[in-house]
Amino acid sequence: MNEMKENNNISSVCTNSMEKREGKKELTRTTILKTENFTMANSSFITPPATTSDIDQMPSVFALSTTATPPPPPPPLNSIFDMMPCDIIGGDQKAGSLGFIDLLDINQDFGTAASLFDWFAQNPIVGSQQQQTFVPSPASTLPETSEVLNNPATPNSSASISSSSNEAGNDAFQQVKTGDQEEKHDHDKTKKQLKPKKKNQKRQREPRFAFMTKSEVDHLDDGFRWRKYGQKAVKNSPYPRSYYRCTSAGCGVKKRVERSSDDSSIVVTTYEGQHIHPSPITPRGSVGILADSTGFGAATSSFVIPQTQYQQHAYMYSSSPSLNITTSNTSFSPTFSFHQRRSDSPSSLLRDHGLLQDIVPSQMRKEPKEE
DNA sequence: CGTGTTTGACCAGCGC
DNA sequence: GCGCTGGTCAAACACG
Repeated sequence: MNEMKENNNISSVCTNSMEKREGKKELTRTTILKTENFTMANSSFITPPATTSDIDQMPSVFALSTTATPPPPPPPLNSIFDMMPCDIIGGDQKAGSLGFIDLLDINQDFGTAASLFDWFAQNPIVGSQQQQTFVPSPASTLPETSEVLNNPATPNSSASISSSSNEAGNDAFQQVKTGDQEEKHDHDKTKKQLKPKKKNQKRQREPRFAFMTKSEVDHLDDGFRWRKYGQKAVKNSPYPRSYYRCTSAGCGVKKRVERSSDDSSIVVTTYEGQHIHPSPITPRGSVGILADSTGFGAATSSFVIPQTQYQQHAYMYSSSPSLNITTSNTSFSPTFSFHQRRSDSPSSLLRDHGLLQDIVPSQMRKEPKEE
Protein backbone atom coordinates (compact mmCIF):
# COMPACT_ATOMS: atom_id res chain seq x y z
CA MET A 1 0.00 0.00 0.00
CA ASN A 2 2.64 2.40 0.98
CA GLU A 3 4.66 1.38 -1.89
CA MET A 4 1.71 1.89 -4.07
CA LYS A 5 1.27 5.30 -2.73
CA GLU A 6 4.81 6.20 -3.34
CA ASN A 7 4.59 5.03 -6.82
CA ASN A 8 1.59 7.11 -7.34
CA ASN A 9 3.42 10.03 -6.11
CA ILE A 10 6.16 9.40 -8.46
CA SER A 11 3.77 9.22 -11.26
CA SER A 12 2.31 12.46 -10.31
CA VAL A 13 5.60 14.08 -10.09
CA CYS A 14 6.54 12.92 -13.46
CA THR A 15 3.32 13.62 -15.09
CA ASN A 16 4.18 16.86 -16.63
CA SER A 17 7.34 15.94 -18.24
CA MET A 18 6.20 12.56 -19.21
CA GLU A 19 3.12 13.69 -20.91
CA LYS A 20 4.86 16.26 -22.88
CA ARG A 21 7.60 13.96 -23.64
CA GLU A 22 5.31 11.56 -25.27
CA GLY A 23 4.50 13.73 -28.14
CA LYS A 24 7.74 15.40 -28.65
CA LYS A 25 11.23 14.52 -28.92
CA GLU A 26 12.64 15.77 -25.80
CA LEU A 27 15.99 17.23 -25.56
CA THR A 28 17.19 18.67 -22.46
CA ARG A 29 20.26 20.37 -21.46
CA THR A 30 21.16 22.06 -18.35
CA THR A 31 23.64 24.75 -18.25
CA ILE A 32 25.64 26.79 -15.98
CA LEU A 33 25.26 30.31 -16.59
CA LYS A 34 26.54 33.48 -15.54
CA THR A 35 24.88 36.73 -16.01
CA GLU A 36 26.00 40.07 -15.04
CA ASN A 37 24.51 39.96 -11.66
CA PHE A 38 23.53 36.48 -11.37
CA THR A 39 25.28 33.29 -11.56
CA MET A 40 23.59 30.10 -12.23
CA ALA A 41 24.98 26.74 -11.95
CA ASN A 42 23.84 23.58 -13.32
CA SER A 43 24.18 20.04 -13.82
CA SER A 44 25.60 18.39 -16.76
CA PHE A 45 28.27 19.66 -18.87
CA ILE A 46 28.56 19.90 -22.46
CA THR A 47 31.76 21.35 -23.26
CA PRO A 48 33.03 22.87 -20.22
CA PRO A 49 35.58 25.49 -20.49
CA ALA A 50 38.99 24.20 -20.02
CA THR A 51 39.89 26.69 -17.48
CA THR A 52 38.24 29.21 -15.37
CA SER A 53 39.74 31.91 -17.40
CA ASP A 54 37.94 30.48 -20.33
CA ILE A 55 34.80 30.84 -18.44
CA ASP A 56 35.47 34.42 -17.90
CA GLN A 57 35.73 34.94 -21.54
CA MET A 58 32.44 33.40 -22.15
CA PRO A 59 29.40 35.36 -22.97
CA SER A 60 27.06 36.18 -20.22
CA VAL A 61 25.26 33.01 -20.87
CA PHE A 62 27.05 29.91 -21.69
CA ALA A 63 26.50 26.29 -21.67
CA LEU A 64 28.67 23.95 -19.85
CA SER A 65 26.65 20.99 -20.17
CA THR A 66 24.24 19.00 -22.00
CA THR A 67 21.96 16.22 -21.31
CA ALA A 68 19.71 14.52 -23.63
CA THR A 69 16.44 13.10 -22.88
CA PRO A 70 15.29 12.34 -19.63
CA PRO A 71 14.68 15.66 -18.27
CA PRO A 72 17.79 17.07 -16.99
CA PRO A 73 18.41 16.80 -13.46
CA PRO A 74 17.55 20.00 -12.07
CA PRO A 75 19.67 20.23 -9.14
CA PRO A 76 17.83 18.81 -6.34
CA LEU A 77 19.26 19.33 -3.03
CA ASN A 78 22.70 18.20 -2.30
CA SER A 79 23.26 17.54 -5.85
CA ILE A 80 25.96 18.11 -8.23
CA PHE A 81 25.23 21.71 -7.82
CA ASP A 82 26.76 21.55 -4.50
CA MET A 83 29.88 21.07 -6.31
CA MET A 84 29.38 23.85 -8.66
CA PRO A 85 29.73 26.94 -6.72
CA CYS A 86 29.38 30.00 -8.70
CA ASP A 87 32.96 30.75 -8.23
CA ILE A 88 33.77 28.06 -10.59
CA ILE A 89 31.19 29.02 -12.94
CA GLY A 90 32.04 32.57 -12.94
CA GLY A 91 35.70 32.16 -12.73
CA ASP A 92 37.38 34.62 -10.55
CA GLN A 93 34.37 36.74 -10.40
CA LYS A 94 34.76 37.20 -6.76
CA ALA A 95 38.14 37.39 -5.38
CA GLY A 96 38.22 36.24 -1.89
CA SER A 97 35.33 33.96 -2.12
CA LEU A 98 36.42 30.46 -2.19
CA GLY A 99 34.34 28.16 -4.16
CA PHE A 100 34.00 24.57 -3.57
CA ILE A 101 36.56 23.80 -6.14
CA ASP A 102 38.86 26.24 -4.64
CA LEU A 103 38.56 24.68 -1.32
CA LEU A 104 39.19 21.33 -2.72
CA ASP A 105 42.13 22.65 -4.50
CA ILE A 106 41.12 21.11 -7.68
CA ASN A 107 41.24 24.02 -9.91
CA GLN A 108 44.17 22.82 -11.75
CA ASP A 109 42.78 19.44 -12.06
CA PHE A 110 39.72 20.79 -13.52
CA GLY A 111 41.71 22.80 -15.90
CA THR A 112 43.25 19.75 -17.33
CA ALA A 113 40.24 17.59 -17.21
CA ALA A 114 38.51 17.02 -20.43
CA SER A 115 35.31 18.09 -18.88
CA LEU A 116 33.66 18.68 -15.64
CA PHE A 117 32.26 15.28 -15.97
CA ASP A 118 35.67 13.96 -16.28
CA TRP A 119 36.59 15.89 -13.34
CA PHE A 120 33.78 14.46 -11.36
CA ALA A 121 34.71 11.10 -12.55
CA GLN A 122 38.16 11.64 -11.33
CA ASN A 123 36.93 12.93 -8.06
CA PRO A 124 34.03 10.72 -7.35
CA ILE A 125 34.07 11.30 -3.70
CA VAL A 126 33.78 14.92 -3.99
CA GLY A 127 30.18 14.75 -3.18
CA SER A 128 30.51 13.34 0.23
CA GLN A 129 33.59 15.26 0.82
CA GLN A 130 31.85 18.37 0.08
CA GLN A 131 29.07 17.36 2.29
CA GLN A 132 31.46 17.26 5.11
CA THR A 133 33.33 20.28 4.20
CA PHE A 134 30.49 22.59 3.78
CA VAL A 135 27.60 23.18 5.94
CA PRO A 136 24.85 24.83 4.13
CA SER A 137 24.23 28.04 5.70
CA PRO A 138 20.71 28.49 6.76
CA ALA A 139 18.84 31.02 4.87
CA SER A 140 18.23 32.94 7.96
CA THR A 141 21.88 33.51 8.41
CA LEU A 142 22.53 34.68 4.99
CA PRO A 143 23.63 38.14 4.58
CA GLU A 144 21.03 40.41 3.39
CA THR A 145 23.19 41.95 0.88
CA SER A 146 22.32 41.57 -2.67
CA GLU A 147 24.97 39.05 -3.05
CA VAL A 148 25.07 35.76 -1.43
CA LEU A 149 28.28 34.01 -1.44
CA ASN A 150 28.44 30.57 -2.53
CA ASN A 151 28.56 27.88 -0.29
CA PRO A 152 27.74 24.65 -1.65
CA ALA A 153 25.37 25.69 -4.17
CA THR A 154 22.32 23.71 -4.09
CA PRO A 155 18.76 24.46 -4.07
CA ASN A 156 18.45 23.28 -0.60
CA SER A 157 21.70 24.24 0.67
CA SER A 158 22.97 27.58 0.13
CA ALA A 159 23.30 28.02 -3.38
CA SER A 160 24.35 31.04 -4.24
CA ILE A 161 23.23 33.21 -6.48
CA SER A 162 24.35 36.51 -6.61
CA SER A 163 21.92 38.77 -7.93
CA SER A 164 21.81 42.35 -7.87
CA SER A 165 18.39 42.67 -6.63
CA ASN A 166 17.68 45.71 -8.55
CA GLU A 167 18.62 44.50 -11.87
CA ALA A 168 15.34 44.94 -13.54
CA GLY A 169 16.59 43.26 -16.59
CA ASN A 170 16.63 39.96 -14.94
CA ASP A 171 13.11 39.19 -14.11
CA ALA A 172 13.88 35.66 -13.43
CA PHE A 173 16.01 36.53 -10.56
CA GLN A 174 14.24 39.24 -8.88
CA GLN A 175 14.18 39.30 -5.28
CA VAL A 176 11.85 36.97 -3.71
CA LYS A 177 9.88 37.25 -0.67
CA THR A 178 11.11 36.41 2.70
CA GLY A 179 12.18 33.12 3.98
CA ASP A 180 10.54 29.94 4.91
CA GLN A 181 9.65 30.92 8.37
CA GLU A 182 7.75 33.84 7.27
CA GLU A 183 6.23 31.76 4.62
CA LYS A 184 5.02 29.27 7.08
CA HIS A 185 3.51 31.94 9.15
CA ASP A 186 1.67 33.12 6.19
CA HIS A 187 0.29 29.75 5.66
CA ASP A 188 -1.16 29.72 9.08
CA LYS A 189 -2.95 32.88 8.60
CA THR A 190 -5.67 33.72 6.33
CA LYS A 191 -4.68 35.49 3.29
CA LYS A 192 -6.36 38.73 4.08
CA GLN A 193 -4.96 39.33 7.45
CA LEU A 194 -1.54 38.07 6.94
CA LYS A 195 1.62 39.86 6.49
CA PRO A 196 1.77 42.51 9.06
CA LYS A 197 3.86 45.03 7.40
CA LYS A 198 7.47 44.76 8.03
CA LYS A 199 8.45 48.04 6.72
CA ASN A 200 11.50 48.39 8.78
CA GLN A 201 12.40 44.87 8.29
CA LYS A 202 13.74 44.42 4.93
CA ARG A 203 12.80 41.27 3.27
CA GLN A 204 15.24 38.61 3.77
CA ARG A 205 16.04 36.71 0.74
CA GLU A 206 16.46 33.05 0.59
CA PRO A 207 19.49 31.80 -1.11
CA ARG A 208 18.52 31.14 -4.60
CA PHE A 209 19.87 28.89 -7.11
CA ALA A 210 19.01 29.10 -10.72
CA PHE A 211 19.98 27.19 -13.70
CA MET A 212 19.04 27.02 -17.28
CA THR A 213 17.97 23.91 -18.96
CA LYS A 214 17.43 23.35 -22.54
CA SER A 215 14.29 21.41 -22.53
CA GLU A 216 10.91 21.25 -24.01
CA VAL A 217 9.56 20.38 -20.67
CA ASP A 218 8.84 23.25 -18.43
CA HIS A 219 8.64 21.65 -15.13
CA LEU A 220 11.53 19.33 -14.71
CA ASP A 221 11.52 16.51 -12.30
CA ASP A 222 14.16 16.92 -9.73
CA GLY A 223 13.23 14.33 -7.24
CA PHE A 224 11.04 16.49 -5.17
CA ARG A 225 7.39 16.97 -5.17
CA TRP A 226 6.20 20.35 -6.07
CA ARG A 227 2.87 21.94 -5.95
CA LYS A 228 2.15 24.72 -8.28
CA TYR A 229 0.69 27.65 -6.50
CA GLY A 230 0.75 30.33 -9.05
CA GLN A 231 1.48 31.45 -12.48
CA LYS A 232 2.11 34.86 -13.77
CA ALA A 233 2.76 36.40 -17.07
CA VAL A 234 6.27 37.58 -17.39
CA LYS A 235 6.89 41.00 -18.64
CA ASN A 236 8.53 41.08 -22.01
CA SER A 237 8.08 37.43 -22.39
CA PRO A 238 5.39 35.42 -24.04
CA TYR A 239 5.94 32.68 -21.57
CA PRO A 240 4.42 32.62 -18.14
CA ARG A 241 6.32 32.00 -14.98
CA SER A 242 5.16 29.22 -12.77
CA TYR A 243 5.59 29.10 -9.05
CA TYR A 244 6.05 25.88 -7.24
CA ARG A 245 6.41 25.00 -3.63
CA CYS A 246 7.79 21.85 -2.16
CA THR A 247 4.91 19.78 -0.91
CA SER A 248 6.79 18.28 1.97
CA ALA A 249 5.38 19.40 5.23
CA GLY A 250 7.32 22.22 6.70
CA CYS A 251 9.53 22.57 3.73
CA GLY A 252 9.23 25.97 2.27
CA VAL A 253 11.42 25.56 -0.69
CA LYS A 254 10.08 27.23 -3.72
CA LYS A 255 11.01 27.29 -7.27
CA ARG A 256 10.08 29.30 -10.22
CA VAL A 257 10.07 28.04 -13.68
CA GLU A 258 9.96 30.09 -16.78
CA ARG A 259 11.11 29.98 -20.28
CA SER A 260 13.63 32.30 -21.60
CA SER A 261 12.11 34.90 -23.77
CA ASP A 262 15.21 34.89 -25.85
CA ASP A 263 15.25 31.23 -26.44
CA SER A 264 12.05 29.43 -25.83
CA SER A 265 13.86 26.17 -25.62
CA ILE A 266 15.58 27.26 -22.49
CA VAL A 267 13.90 26.82 -19.20
CA VAL A 268 15.09 28.85 -16.31
CA THR A 269 14.48 27.27 -12.99
CA THR A 270 15.15 29.14 -9.82
CA TYR A 271 15.19 27.40 -6.52
CA GLU A 272 14.76 29.27 -3.34
CA GLY A 273 15.26 28.00 0.12
CA GLN A 274 16.50 24.80 1.51
CA HIS A 275 14.84 21.51 1.71
CA ILE A 276 14.59 20.37 5.26
CA HIS A 277 14.28 16.82 4.20
CA PRO A 278 16.43 14.51 2.19
CA SER A 279 13.88 13.72 -0.32
CA PRO A 280 10.16 13.49 -0.35
CA ILE A 281 10.23 10.56 -2.60
CA THR A 282 12.12 7.68 -1.28
CA PRO A 283 10.86 4.69 -3.05
CA ARG A 284 13.06 2.22 -1.41
CA GLY A 285 13.24 -0.61 -3.75
CA SER A 286 11.61 0.99 -6.66
CA VAL A 287 14.73 0.48 -8.53
CA GLY A 288 13.03 -0.12 -11.75
CA ILE A 289 12.34 3.46 -12.18
CA LEU A 290 15.91 4.26 -12.54
CA ALA A 291 16.03 2.20 -15.61
CA ASP A 292 13.17 4.14 -16.88
CA SER A 293 14.68 7.35 -17.85
CA THR A 294 11.41 9.11 -17.55
CA GLY A 295 11.45 8.70 -13.87
CA PHE A 296 14.47 10.67 -13.64
CA GLY A 297 14.07 12.87 -10.71
CA ALA A 298 11.39 11.26 -8.78
CA ALA A 299 12.95 7.95 -8.78
CA THR A 300 16.50 8.86 -8.34
CA SER A 301 16.43 10.25 -4.93
CA SER A 302 17.10 7.02 -3.28
CA PHE A 303 19.47 5.58 -5.71
CA VAL A 304 23.07 5.42 -5.20
CA ILE A 305 25.02 4.26 -8.10
CA PRO A 306 28.12 2.36 -7.41
CA GLN A 307 31.12 4.39 -8.01
CA THR A 308 32.32 2.20 -10.76
CA GLN A 309 29.15 2.62 -12.60
CA TYR A 310 29.22 6.25 -12.05
CA GLN A 311 32.61 6.56 -13.51
CA GLN A 312 31.77 4.42 -16.37
CA HIS A 313 28.85 6.51 -17.27
CA ALA A 314 30.63 9.65 -16.61
CA TYR A 315 32.82 8.96 -19.50
CA MET A 316 29.82 8.67 -21.65
CA TYR A 317 29.17 12.22 -21.07
CA SER A 318 30.69 13.30 -24.27
CA SER A 319 27.96 11.44 -25.98
CA SER A 320 25.41 13.32 -24.06
CA PRO A 321 24.56 10.99 -21.32
CA SER A 322 21.91 11.71 -18.88
CA LEU A 323 22.96 12.85 -15.57
CA ASN A 324 21.07 11.78 -12.63
CA ILE A 325 21.59 13.38 -9.40
CA THR A 326 20.69 11.48 -6.42
CA THR A 327 20.57 12.19 -2.83
CA SER A 328 21.40 9.61 -0.38
CA ASN A 329 18.65 9.12 2.00
CA THR A 330 20.59 8.46 5.02
CA SER A 331 23.69 10.45 4.69
CA PHE A 332 22.02 13.21 2.89
CA SER A 333 25.11 13.51 0.90
CA PRO A 334 25.11 14.01 -2.76
CA THR A 335 25.75 11.18 -5.03
CA PHE A 336 25.56 10.89 -8.68
CA SER A 337 24.12 8.47 -10.98
CA PHE A 338 23.99 8.34 -14.63
CA HIS A 339 21.66 6.44 -16.70
CA GLN A 340 21.07 6.02 -20.26
CA ARG A 341 18.09 7.04 -22.09
CA ARG A 342 15.32 4.75 -22.78
CA SER A 343 16.31 3.82 -26.23
CA ASP A 344 19.83 4.63 -26.07
CA SER A 345 22.33 2.87 -28.01
CA PRO A 346 25.71 4.07 -28.90
CA SER A 347 24.33 5.38 -32.07
CA SER A 348 21.46 7.15 -30.48
CA LEU A 349 23.76 8.77 -28.10
CA LEU A 350 25.83 10.00 -30.87
CA ARG A 351 22.78 11.14 -32.63
CA ASP A 352 21.74 13.04 -29.64
CA HIS A 353 24.98 14.66 -29.43
CA GLY A 354 24.44 15.97 -32.86
CA LEU A 355 20.97 17.08 -32.06
CA LEU A 356 22.06 18.83 -29.04
CA GLN A 357 24.62 20.58 -30.99
CA ASP A 358 21.96 21.67 -33.34
CA ILE A 359 19.69 23.04 -30.76
CA VAL A 360 22.24 24.83 -28.79
CA PRO A 361 21.74 28.46 -29.37
CA SER A 362 24.63 30.11 -30.95
CA GLN A 363 25.32 32.11 -27.88
CA MET A 364 25.58 28.98 -25.91
CA ARG A 365 27.80 27.41 -28.42
CA LYS A 366 30.37 29.99 -27.86
CA GLU A 367 32.19 27.56 -25.87
CA PRO A 368 35.87 27.55 -25.67
CA LYS A 369 37.48 25.49 -28.24
CA GLU A 370 38.71 22.58 -26.48
CA GLU A 371 39.25 19.31 -27.97
C1' DC B 1 -11.21 11.19 -2.06
C1' DG B 2 -6.62 12.83 -2.23
C1' DT B 3 -3.58 15.47 -4.84
C1' DG B 4 -2.26 18.73 -8.08
C1' DT B 5 -3.49 22.62 -11.40
C1' DT B 6 -5.78 26.77 -12.83
C1' DT B 7 -6.83 31.37 -12.23
C1' DG B 8 -8.59 35.70 -10.51
C1' DA B 9 -7.85 38.49 -6.64
C1' DC B 10 -5.00 40.35 -3.35
C1' DC B 11 -0.71 42.11 -1.24
C1' DA B 12 3.86 44.24 -1.13
C1' DG B 13 7.69 46.61 -3.07
C1' DC B 14 9.35 49.87 -6.12
C1' DG B 15 9.70 53.73 -9.32
C1' DC B 16 7.79 57.85 -10.96
C1' DG C 1 -0.30 58.68 -4.22
C1' DC C 2 -0.55 55.94 -8.12
C1' DG C 3 0.46 52.44 -11.23
C1' DC C 4 3.16 48.59 -12.38
C1' DT C 5 4.96 44.20 -11.40
C1' DG C 6 6.26 40.13 -8.85
C1' DG C 7 4.69 36.97 -5.65
C1' DT C 8 1.05 34.53 -3.07
C1' DC C 9 -3.45 32.87 -1.78
C1' DA C 10 -7.27 29.92 -2.12
C1' DA C 11 -11.57 28.52 -4.32
C1' DA C 12 -12.80 25.96 -8.10
C1' DC C 13 -11.66 22.51 -10.94
C1' DA C 14 -9.41 18.29 -13.04
C1' DC C 15 -7.67 13.89 -12.65
C1' DG C 16 -6.52 9.19 -11.24
